[in-house]
Amino acid sequence: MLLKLDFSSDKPIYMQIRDQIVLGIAQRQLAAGERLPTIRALAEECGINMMTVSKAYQLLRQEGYIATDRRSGAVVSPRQGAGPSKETLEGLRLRLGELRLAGLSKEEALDLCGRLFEEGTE
Amino acid sequence: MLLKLDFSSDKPIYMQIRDQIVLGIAQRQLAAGERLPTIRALAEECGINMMTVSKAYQLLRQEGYIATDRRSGAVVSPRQGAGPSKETLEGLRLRLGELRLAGLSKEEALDLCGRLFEEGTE
Amino acid sequence: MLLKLDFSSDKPIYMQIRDQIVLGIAQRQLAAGERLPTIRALAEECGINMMTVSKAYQLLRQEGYIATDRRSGAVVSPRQGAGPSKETLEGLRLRLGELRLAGLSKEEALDLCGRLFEEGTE
Amino acid sequence: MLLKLDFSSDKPIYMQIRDQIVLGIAQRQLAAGERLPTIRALAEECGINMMTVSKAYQLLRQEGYIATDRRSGAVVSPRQGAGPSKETLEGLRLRLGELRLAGLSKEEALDLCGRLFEEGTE
DNA sequence: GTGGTCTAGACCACA
DNA sequence: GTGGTCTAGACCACG
Repeated sequence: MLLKLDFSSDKPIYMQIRDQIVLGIAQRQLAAGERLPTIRALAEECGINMMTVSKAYQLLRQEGYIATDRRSGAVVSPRQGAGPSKETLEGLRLRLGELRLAGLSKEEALDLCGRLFEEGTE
Repeated sequence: MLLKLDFSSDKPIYMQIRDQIVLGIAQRQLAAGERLPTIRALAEECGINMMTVSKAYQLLRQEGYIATDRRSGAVVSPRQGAGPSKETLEGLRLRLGELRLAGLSKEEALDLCGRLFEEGTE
Repeated sequence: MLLKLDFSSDKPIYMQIRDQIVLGIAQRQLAAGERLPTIRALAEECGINMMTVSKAYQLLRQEGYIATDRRSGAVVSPRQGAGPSKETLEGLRLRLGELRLAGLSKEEALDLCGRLFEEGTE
Repeated sequence: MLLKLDFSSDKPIYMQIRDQIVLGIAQRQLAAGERLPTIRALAEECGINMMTVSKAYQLLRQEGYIATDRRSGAVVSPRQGAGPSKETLEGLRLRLGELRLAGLSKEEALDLCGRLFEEGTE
């Protein structure tokens, strides 16, 4: 599980970390129960500050994607399927609108979504 | 076409404007060739700074969603660039991953996508 | 509204700030809609770092006690009465248990609670 | 008397132990004079470090909730110091403030306090 | 001018 | 050794 950070991006680094870890879990590169790297290790690996990683982990914990056991660090949470969040739905709606404006038909869009949904599963 | 701005949101106001206009076009509330409000009018209507609206319009122009006509101001562009942008795909992939982690099956996810894609068309 | 911070306390500074602001709102020293000091101002006033104040404000926002308008800073939120949180109830239960072990009768305890509840209202 | 520890909680484990034992005494699940499990036994039962349990017991002793007898280990102290501590009062004031901000009337709050105070007694 | 983000350290509580 | 907290700066996006 390697993170690719874009330091010149508009998106904050901690959010890039958050997004990539969420994707990593969704695509089964990170299994439920698996331990994440320690804050220090990940910070060093990426050449960034501890606090930036800490912020990403904090966010992931709030969202229920990971849990941090006081004894052994952060682990991927089994995740209680509480349904998609408002942010998820809003973001999805926007991206689908962009797809339509890019000229895709409904069939093409759904085909694309199907492939993206299954990425990392096959 | 009314904008709903959330001033306490994490998302910058200019981006909220951009997103809602894109969605408005996709959902046919804004037709190709239709004129958008002037920067000044929209700024006053929403109680925000003109610079903020200007930034949103500039972004929309760069992305090809609107064109700025010298005589009639900003109008909805009849045709956008072919194919979804990298940002659109990345965002879509992320949101679909979140859907999966929220417990949706592929069928449920595609059903949801289909409904969101068609919003405002029927 | 003056904050009293105990730098040698076990309780983190940002949490002391959070607690005192919550109490300030409850006791009507801070009215709904009122603007809080800017992060910089409060940090300077208390002789602490910006980030510490920022963390407190972030926490208060998450809990719904304040809202930060992108245009004008942080204001006291009208607060949607969603009922007491799990933490509130747990904390209350613990403190009432301590009261009992301190020898208070139910009447004495309720009398004390009534007075504390009304503090700053009369 | 079973302890329920939340390893991903914000609250330190030793404090969770302390709080639950205090509540256990207040709710008569632990009678005055009763023996607590040995440090080693409790640590093993909960899968935690002995140092953590030791810290909790030490805290409870300082607060007068338990006494350490040379022969029989830790026993519930028959009588605690008179009057609620400063921490108890501060915590109670905060939680009552939160109750008010959660929308409870004085009557509702006192009713709730009454029920929590009597828990485990009836 | 505002809050948000980030750095490069440091100290401490926890386990 | 772990994460949590804090500092004293800095830069930047936003409005």
